[in-house]
Amino acid sequence: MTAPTAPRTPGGAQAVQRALDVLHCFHDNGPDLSASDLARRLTLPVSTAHRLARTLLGAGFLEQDFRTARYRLGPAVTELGRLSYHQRGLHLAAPELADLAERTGATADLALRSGPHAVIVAGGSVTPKVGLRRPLHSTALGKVLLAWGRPGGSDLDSLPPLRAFTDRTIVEPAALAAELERVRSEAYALNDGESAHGVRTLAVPVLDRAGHARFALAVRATPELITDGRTEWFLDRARTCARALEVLLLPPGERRQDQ
Amino acid sequence: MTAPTAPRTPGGAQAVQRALDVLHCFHDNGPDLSASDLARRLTLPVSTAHRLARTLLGAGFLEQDFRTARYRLGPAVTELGRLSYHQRGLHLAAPELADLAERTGATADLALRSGPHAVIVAGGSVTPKVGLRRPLHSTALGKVLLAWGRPGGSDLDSLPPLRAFTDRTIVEPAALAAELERVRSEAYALNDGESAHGVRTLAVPVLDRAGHARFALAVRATPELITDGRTEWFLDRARTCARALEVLLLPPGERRQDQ
DNA sequence: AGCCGCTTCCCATCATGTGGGAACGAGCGT
DNA sequence: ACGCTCGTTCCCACATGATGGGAAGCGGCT
Repeated sequence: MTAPTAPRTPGGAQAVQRALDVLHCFHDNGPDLSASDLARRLTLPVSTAHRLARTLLGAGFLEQDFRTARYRLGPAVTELGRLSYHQRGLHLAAPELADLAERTGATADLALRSGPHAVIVAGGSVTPKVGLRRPLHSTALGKVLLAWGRPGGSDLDSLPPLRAFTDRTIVEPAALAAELERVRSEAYALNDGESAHGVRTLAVPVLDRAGHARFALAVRATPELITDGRTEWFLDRARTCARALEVLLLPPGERRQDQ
Repeated sequence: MTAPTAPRTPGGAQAVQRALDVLHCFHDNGPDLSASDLARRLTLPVSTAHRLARTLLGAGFLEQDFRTARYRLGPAVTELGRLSYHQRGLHLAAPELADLAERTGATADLALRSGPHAVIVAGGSVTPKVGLRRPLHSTALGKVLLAWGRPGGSDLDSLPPLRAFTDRTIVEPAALAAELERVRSEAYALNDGESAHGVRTLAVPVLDRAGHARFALAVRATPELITDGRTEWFLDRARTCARALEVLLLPPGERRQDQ
């Protein structure tokens, strides 16, 4: 009842929370981390980090290099990841994305929101940047995920400070709110050099029945390819693909059925 | 007081262990589980299961259906899974497996060991049975993973009771030990109708420098296709593929370099 | 209505995880 | 070879944080 937005671990978990934080550590840092690396990253006592790592190790969520005694993500993570990947039907998305990429000559990426990041989970190129984390405020993918955010998703205030990547990056919360309003009314997000120069991205949502974005679909290319005049053409292709993905990725009960 | 379902957990973790068990619950049972479903499956008090689920939810390892309040695997699992999948280089395996499948006319699967199961993580067919769990004692994949098991891997005694799937399934631990000895000496495993009738599977290991099986590679077809006379031919193809996978999947430092 | 099963929160209890410390081994620069 | 430092790993008394019974509040059945 009370708070619709749960801030942080107010109730009932500390060991678990920390253990999951341990797993998240393997994202940015190299593939192998020592126990004391983990302790440092999470500002935990070595003893505690070590114990958590051992538990995760026993459960198969981590595995240990035999020589260096360092840890890496274990088979259970791979296993569960494959499972959820298929449960979400993401393996069905790749062909659609490849098709979109081929038709438009741009790269096509599909992302979902995970905490404060947009995470690319499928791509149309030969070597898609799958697994890549992108900020929410400075990418078209992120703007879409924010604009049609799920109620649970922290509503903009609880975002980390907006970092500037180029001189175009939106760093003012108020400006971001206005931009999200524009995204909603125009039904697409544009990123024109806000995360890197010379890259223009269009993104549209894959919506569920409740009108929330389950995924964001992006088309990315140089400004020379995605000119202002061609924007509508690209959007048209992207939206068609997004509608197809709604059918492929969402269970029947969660699809919107208008039109 | 010794946990009812946890044979291990000797040192320093109970909440964490249970939380991870919660995640594993989503394997066999349908994609959506309610909090009390979890409690039942793990024989935990509802209150506790609920708290664990909430924590996992907050960390993004679970997500909750808005209408039914049931849980499913969350974005963080997908994200970390993709990450470990790529860190292991498994996306490089699919083309090799497809090639092997095409050359032999059989299905080709790659599995790794996760706890008491062999888990298929990549396949050569159009719709590979990725994510499928197979028992260790009644499949060619499992026998390979056991025969060249890692030291950490429980050595046969700590396996759950050997269940019979057909009249050919090996259920005696002693018989299994003898079979594993044979597998090691012949350098391949055969499953001839031990998990299902009318299916014959050959499996070979993908070995690391220490001589342990990191993965198992299986070629599966009907006994009419894989006849006794052709076994060597199939094995030859499979072993060539396994060697290629050693190069693709293992970091240079962990590859064996003999020959 | 009446019943049942579910989710969710509260709270006293004490089992559990916590973290300081110590033992041990490996690598390294002098 | 040496002593140094930084790594992992185990032990153990303490109090903190997880535990689970219970009750309140929904919603769907028959």
